[in-house]
Amino acid sequence: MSTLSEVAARAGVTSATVSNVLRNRGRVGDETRQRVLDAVAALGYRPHLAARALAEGRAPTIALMVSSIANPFYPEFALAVERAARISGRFVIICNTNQDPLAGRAYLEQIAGTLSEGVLVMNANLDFDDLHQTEARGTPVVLCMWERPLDPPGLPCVAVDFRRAGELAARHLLELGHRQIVAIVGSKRAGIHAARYEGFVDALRAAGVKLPRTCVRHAPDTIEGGYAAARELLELHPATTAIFASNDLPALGSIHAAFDLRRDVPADLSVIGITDIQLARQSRPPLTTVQVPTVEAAEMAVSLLRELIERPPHTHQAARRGGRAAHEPPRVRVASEPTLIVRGSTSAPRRVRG
Amino acid sequence: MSTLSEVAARAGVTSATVSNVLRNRGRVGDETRQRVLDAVAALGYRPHLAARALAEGRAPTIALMVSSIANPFYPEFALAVERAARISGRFVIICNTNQDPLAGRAYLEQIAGTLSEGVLVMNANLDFDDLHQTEARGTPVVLCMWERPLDPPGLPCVAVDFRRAGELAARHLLELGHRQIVAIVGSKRAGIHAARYEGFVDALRAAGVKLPRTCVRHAPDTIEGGYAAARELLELHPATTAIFASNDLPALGSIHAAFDLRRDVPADLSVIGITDIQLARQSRPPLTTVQVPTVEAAEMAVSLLRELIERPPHTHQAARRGGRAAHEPPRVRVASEPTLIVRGSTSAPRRVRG
DNA sequence: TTGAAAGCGCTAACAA
DNA sequence: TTGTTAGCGCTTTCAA
Repeated sequence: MSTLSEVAARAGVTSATVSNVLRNRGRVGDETRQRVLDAVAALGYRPHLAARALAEGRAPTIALMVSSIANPFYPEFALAVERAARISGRFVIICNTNQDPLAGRAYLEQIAGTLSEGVLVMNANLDFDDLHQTEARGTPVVLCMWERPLDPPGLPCVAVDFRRAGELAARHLLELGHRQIVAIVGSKRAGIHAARYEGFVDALRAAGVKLPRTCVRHAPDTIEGGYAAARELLELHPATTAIFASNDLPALGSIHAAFDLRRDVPADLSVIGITDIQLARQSRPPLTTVQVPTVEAAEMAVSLLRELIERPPHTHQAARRGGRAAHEPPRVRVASEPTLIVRGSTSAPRRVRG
Repeated sequence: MSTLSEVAARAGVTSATVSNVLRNRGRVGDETRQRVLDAVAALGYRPHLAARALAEGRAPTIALMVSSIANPFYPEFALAVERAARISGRFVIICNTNQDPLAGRAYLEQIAGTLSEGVLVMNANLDFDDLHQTEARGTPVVLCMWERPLDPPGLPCVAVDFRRAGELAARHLLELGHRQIVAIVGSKRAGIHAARYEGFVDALRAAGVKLPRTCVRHAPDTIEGGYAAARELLELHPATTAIFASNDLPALGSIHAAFDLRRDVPADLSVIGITDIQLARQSRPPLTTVQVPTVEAAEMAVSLLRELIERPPHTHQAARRGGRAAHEPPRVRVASEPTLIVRGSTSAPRRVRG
């Protein structure tokens, strides 16, 4: 690996000049520039990113914290993040917290500000204090899928109106004529999916439909979790005509449960989820769901992070003091609204049809 | 962010001493060590990884090149890589080549040797010349899932006997009594899955079962690809009793095709895949498949890469000249054999049963 | 338009 | 046991 000064020597200039032509800084004579470019080509020179990071006081990488890249939603999101980052000249370090706040903290402590210039947080179950602390230390943090646009957290975030998503799901079921409805909601402890559930319940209530306690199950965000919950629910309430799941994976699990219970979907039972992961399209029957703007949110998150990284340093101080400096980017960005995607897993309940 | 010398100043020593206590190098007096540790704690000091990388001439990150993190196999693999890397103190930069060799090259040129100390290649459709070049430049490269243990490439790799996987799949179908078999094989152009197919065909042939050209389709490694191929095949050969797919995703697609064609799986049609991705367990019916040691391969790949990174520099030269230096790690590692996992998508064909 | 020089934060000989 | 001294490869004033 050749270095700047080797290139400089070959071109008969100093490294400062080489640096200037490579970054289009300063004025460099055409003839000199050409000599430098030739030397760069001849030596196959490539800038040493770690060295540059040190000199600039800014690394070209961002950290993406996820709880487990194996959940099929995260790769889709990560893909979008990677694209957007790449376009802005940055690399993505993938940090699996594995739902463990301690693992998350370890990651933050090690790389925030030293190896990566910013961190994106995607449902990684991190300690908010840790996050605030890394922000206070000068490394921007962006939450990627905040579920309540109207109730922003104390950190910059991209918000998606998941309440609305729950509402849309409810309306769809109601319009089809369902009244015997049960719900499977993401793990209670994390309080995750609360907004989705609220939206769902409120829309039902507005239509005069009640959702008794016994019609609701909390389940892990997996196919198996949804499967188990759906079985319980269906056995407890055989008259059920529709299942709402606050996420696609449990919705898919519900379809499997119906299959095992010899209930035809959608003829005997409608199932609806939220998110629209790729699998939703590929299940049998394909899943009706409420699509969430994943790619858009990823792009917004990267661009917000970018702005936070690139803003002049004094504004950091202001942010830390609570106020917002003159040109500081707004700390909450709202992605477009979720939209209903009707596929094959929902239809009118039997007794109402034909 | 405080620096080493700030810590040093506070502890009344020089930065060299602080460095020594932090890395357990050199002998440091107990009393001094304690003072340093106190100062570190008081200042909340954390080492600057980019600076360290520069000084050591070695970055703590490795690059993971994948064609698209969205294919459900890759996240599972990436997860295992990340774990293994984390344990050896390294971070993973995720590089999506999106099947584009140019994108791959761009990644390699930018980060190999400057931001990451090694690269792991997972079916990223990279140009072999590019890979050899980055190796020649001194950055170790490891291929993660080489399909032919007996026919190693010119690069270090972890090999999995996919020929054997194909063979196991064939034997399973044969033992069940299937003779009307069709095959769906990964995209021809990339020559990928060739070993699996060979193993499959050879095992059939050894049993006196032929696989005519018209019984084989090449398809992209997706559910949709498998779906389309299976439909064609089943329409062309209605007497088919079993489908072999060289990967799980197309196998899942085949199950969907059977569903749409009103063919019961496994009663009317058996389906078998290769890999055993998580989804295989979660489909209806659950997919019979040949499990490939993903996690083991990931761990082997990371540890091979690690050894390559840590070997003394002179051996690089030797490797480049074709020979192998005295203590250079073997460049091919073979993971354990694939194993058949029988689930619900295969059974004896109708006419043979009972 | 170009060069000289300092320094980013850390490591690693080597001296003391 | 600790300090001194050079860098690692690059960027960035400031002078020339």
